[in-house]
Amino acid sequence: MLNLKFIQDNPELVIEKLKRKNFDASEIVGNISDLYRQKNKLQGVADQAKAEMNSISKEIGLLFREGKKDKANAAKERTSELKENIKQFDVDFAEIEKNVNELLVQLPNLPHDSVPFGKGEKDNEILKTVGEIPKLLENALPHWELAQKYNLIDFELGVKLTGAGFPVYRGKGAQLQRALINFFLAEASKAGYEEVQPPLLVNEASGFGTGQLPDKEGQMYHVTEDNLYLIPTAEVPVTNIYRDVILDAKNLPYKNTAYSACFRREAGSYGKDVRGLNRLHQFDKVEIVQIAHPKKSYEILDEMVKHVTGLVEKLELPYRILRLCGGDISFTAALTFDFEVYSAAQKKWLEVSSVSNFEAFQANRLKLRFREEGVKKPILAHTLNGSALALPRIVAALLENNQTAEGIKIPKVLIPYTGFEIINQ
RNA sequence: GGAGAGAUGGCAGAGUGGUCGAAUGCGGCGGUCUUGAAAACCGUUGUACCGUGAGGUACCGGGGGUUCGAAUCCCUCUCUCUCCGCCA
Repeated sequence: MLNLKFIQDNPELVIEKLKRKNFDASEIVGNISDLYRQKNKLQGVADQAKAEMNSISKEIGLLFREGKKDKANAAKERTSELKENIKQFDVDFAEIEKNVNELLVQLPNLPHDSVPFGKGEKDNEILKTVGEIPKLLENALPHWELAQKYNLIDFELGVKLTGAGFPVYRGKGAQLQRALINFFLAEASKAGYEEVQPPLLVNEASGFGTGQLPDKEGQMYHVTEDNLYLIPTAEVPVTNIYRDVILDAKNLPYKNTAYSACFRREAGSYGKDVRGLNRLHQFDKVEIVQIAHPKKSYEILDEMVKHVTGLVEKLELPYRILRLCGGDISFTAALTFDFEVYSAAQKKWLEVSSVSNFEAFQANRLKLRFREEGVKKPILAHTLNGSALALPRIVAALLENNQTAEGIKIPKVLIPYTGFEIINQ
């Protein structure tokens, strides 16, 4: 959520910047401005009335103690009108505040100046493409057929147990999953991220804090009985660790990594793009999160991009890095880099990571601040996160790209984690 | 699922109708002392909003009520803890 005062002081700037996200903010900003003025005006008179009320009450207290009952009772009579007014002020004030908040949560984060203009996927800027596209054998198989051939993943069994999009990994398929998770966590730890194991269900406040609620509840599975949500990413619980806290500037940045299962309803998606591992309702992911000083957050974003780059390179996967355009970037992000790996049998680029700087947008919702030496008022921190990495599409690319006549070769870095070098019969 | 207890500042913990934004202790910060440190002593130490400022207002889990006045009384919701039951 954008800062109210900032909008009030820079309405034109907000409207201008949001054009890059193809968002016309003029009406909302105008309404916010009007409401804000009403709110301040009302607070002025309301506070004055309350101040008067407080002083009369104090006076009455004193009079009673002195035994001057008549005077006290006379004073009481003056309060009834004041009381009515205050009541009305409070009702009006709450109403205005509610309206302001409803408008505020509708405004997306301001995009960074480097975000390209654009409507959708095809307008994303390809920053670099690295690695050789492997030349596969004539009879190369897509990963869902490889998975079946080597008994790695059972999609039908998942349908039986749960439904489409909930595959069962088994044998070396399951071991490969575990190996990847361990590899990613080890790399994150090496890079200084503290590992956490968060809950997989979160409450409403957490969903609001990172921006999934109120608008995107359709994306999450909702346990209505207890009003809890299955996390769509570990970003939600991990970032919410820092909800309602004031950190010490000298401890910044805070770095956390977490492995978690992720759950996405992804309502309405179907067709050939969802074959195999390309799009699932439940998948595994290792996430990295940083809480940063505003002056350092873009430096840190680069650092996180480098970390993810290291992962795909170690896995020897051809990849490319995209700078998301205004039409494709999320509601909450200011700048996002996507990583895609090439899945050679499908002949497709698959998104495996999204690394974003949210600046103070989430922090404002989270009330996540830090205290700087010599500055009285706490300052909103910047939050960043990235997938490092999401498993299914990595698995898809690994299976497809590394298939040979002898079987599927495991990349060197993973062998210590899998305990095997090849997947064959 | 059953029974009971509780929710107060970074933490611990007082406070049962007015002078309480809130005692006290710990922690934090600043200082005195010291070659340095510890100890001791002194001072300081919440957040948000409004106001150029002086200052004002709100906040003792959330919401509502009683009252001139509520951390304190009443209602309600949520959460936490303890015991019992069940259970990885």
